[in-house]
Amino acid sequence: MRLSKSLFVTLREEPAEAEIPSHKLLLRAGYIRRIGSGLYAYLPLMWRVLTKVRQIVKEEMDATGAQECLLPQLQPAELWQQSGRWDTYTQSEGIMFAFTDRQKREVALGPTHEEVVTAVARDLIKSYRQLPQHLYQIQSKFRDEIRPRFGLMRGREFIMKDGYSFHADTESLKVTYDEMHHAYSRMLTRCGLKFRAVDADSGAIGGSGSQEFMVLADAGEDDVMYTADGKYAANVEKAVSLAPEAVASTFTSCEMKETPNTNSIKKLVKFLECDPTSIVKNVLQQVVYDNGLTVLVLISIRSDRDVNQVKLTNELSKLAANYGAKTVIALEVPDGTAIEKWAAKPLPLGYIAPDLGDEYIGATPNVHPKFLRLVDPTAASLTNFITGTNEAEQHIVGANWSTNFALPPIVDIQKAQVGDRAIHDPSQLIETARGIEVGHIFQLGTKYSAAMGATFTNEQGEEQPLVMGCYGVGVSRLAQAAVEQSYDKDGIIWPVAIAPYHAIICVPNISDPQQMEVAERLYTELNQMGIETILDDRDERAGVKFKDADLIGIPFRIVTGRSLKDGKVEVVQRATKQSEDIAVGDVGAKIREWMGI
RNA sequence: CGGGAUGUAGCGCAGCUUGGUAGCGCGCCUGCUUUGGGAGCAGGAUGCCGUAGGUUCGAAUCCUAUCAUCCCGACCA
Repeated sequence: MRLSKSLFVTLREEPAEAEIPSHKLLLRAGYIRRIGSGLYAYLPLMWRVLTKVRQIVKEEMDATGAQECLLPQLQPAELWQQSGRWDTYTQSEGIMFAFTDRQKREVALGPTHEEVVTAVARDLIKSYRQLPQHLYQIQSKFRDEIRPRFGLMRGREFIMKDGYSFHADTESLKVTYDEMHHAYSRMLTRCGLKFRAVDADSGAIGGSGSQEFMVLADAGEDDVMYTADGKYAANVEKAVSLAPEAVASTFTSCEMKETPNTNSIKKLVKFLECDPTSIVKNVLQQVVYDNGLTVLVLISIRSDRDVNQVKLTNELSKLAANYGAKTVIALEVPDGTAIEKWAAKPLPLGYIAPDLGDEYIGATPNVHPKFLRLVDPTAASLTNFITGTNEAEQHIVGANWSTNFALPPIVDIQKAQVGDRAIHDPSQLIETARGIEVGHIFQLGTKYSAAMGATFTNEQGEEQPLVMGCYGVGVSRLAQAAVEQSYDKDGIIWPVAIAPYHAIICVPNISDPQQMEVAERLYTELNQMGIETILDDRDERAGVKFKDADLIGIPFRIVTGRSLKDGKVEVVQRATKQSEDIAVGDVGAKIREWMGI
């Protein structure tokens, strides 16, 4: 490609819309343009990067025997109704673009493809003899993100590789799952990324085991918890840990205490001169189920610990059947106006006890009349603890479960924190890092196949639901994550494997016939040798070309300038800025050597 | 969805407090000079001041509504 004939526009100033380095750089360097919120045009350079990432992903997928296909992005509502996800995807997370066509049919743009692929499997897979199978595709996904951000990191339309495997049993699924783990590790390694595989929550997709592949970068949206021995790594949403030991309570006898102006843990600790680990705090949340029922949840947890909303949501989902519901639509800490809707009388906020009476809930349509009470193990194990009394300005000290309060069901809903002890080895402490989730693999099980009636006949002649796995890679997100992990003050530094071009020839003075002649010769020769090369033959000053070459991050820059008098050109490596004069005839071989091809 | 902010030339911004017919830098076009790290000089083009109402003799500026975009949060009493 000749830059003089290309639509190549770089920006000298940082676009105001961008916040993180990779987003700014991709905009400035002319890789992407914003078309709308969360919508981006992939310009020619970007498309080359994405094509390379796709190719690497495809090669690694094909190597495992997975088969590439292409499923429709426009999907009928009925498939989603069959799987039971239509409501959650159009209401709660509201992440699916859904609309009605002119025949009054409900359709949606695919945010993911479990339903479609399961419908295909339902049609085609009949016998265990056909198993296992693994289909994958690389295409644009649509998600109605509440807050798109950071360019390609969280867009409303983005490119994803999604694969789905079908098995006769869990053992077979695990084999493929492990293969995918290795395939993903190879993909990311080939793309030149530093990453970590972590245990993850499986979220709205569902299923049992899942792992996320996190590219480590400060701009990441996820918190990764890990131990230094490398034996544990998990998304904070999923992380399990041991809280620091509670300090023994200084209160040995049970009594009420006047505690004026202590509506926060901080004030209470100061007033009672106690340790926060001696206090049970009682947190009120409200969950809305898919049948429209709101349930008030009262959580007792040690006061130095926080509730992990994801873990709590999972627990509440398990309890949904008790309320005649299937899934959780929303979970939140109710604010003043939300409380007013159902409270029969003002709540003793800041002084709530585990036995807060159900009479606080006024008879309200679609509100369950009883609190759902849960206790986290950190609070359940306390003795002689301090907690509220449901009376303002008053706490109880030296309290104990059973004696003073009925112990609610115990569920682990605490959020892991830096400094906690690891489960597998309490001498290991939990550390934290920011990560960008670029891949996620799931053991789905039979969630979709059972719901949608995708069955096969096993060796014994029994009809059984297919056991499924699913595996995703955010292709466009991965490309931006690579930039986030590799740039300097001058611009992007692409890993060679996904750089849009390997080399760029800068002609300092295009009116010098010798410079142009050598450049043209190299341009042809290098491309023939498999070194993807662009020629900067624009009528610009040398400085402009150097700045642009650095900005767009091409790994090798060749300058047909001063050193030509010795029959040499200057070759500069983008990452290190190391420069070397090399005889014109040796350039190709030298670059191939550096590239390792 | 809650909070905060911003919409003025292709990009980055000033002007708005105190209303009087629009400005700077970069970029773009022309010419000359320059030519290895985003050149210099001279000349030039470019705006429904987000949109719609209102106030006023007069609105980028004041008022109201609306749309869009960005940021923070959506997590505890």
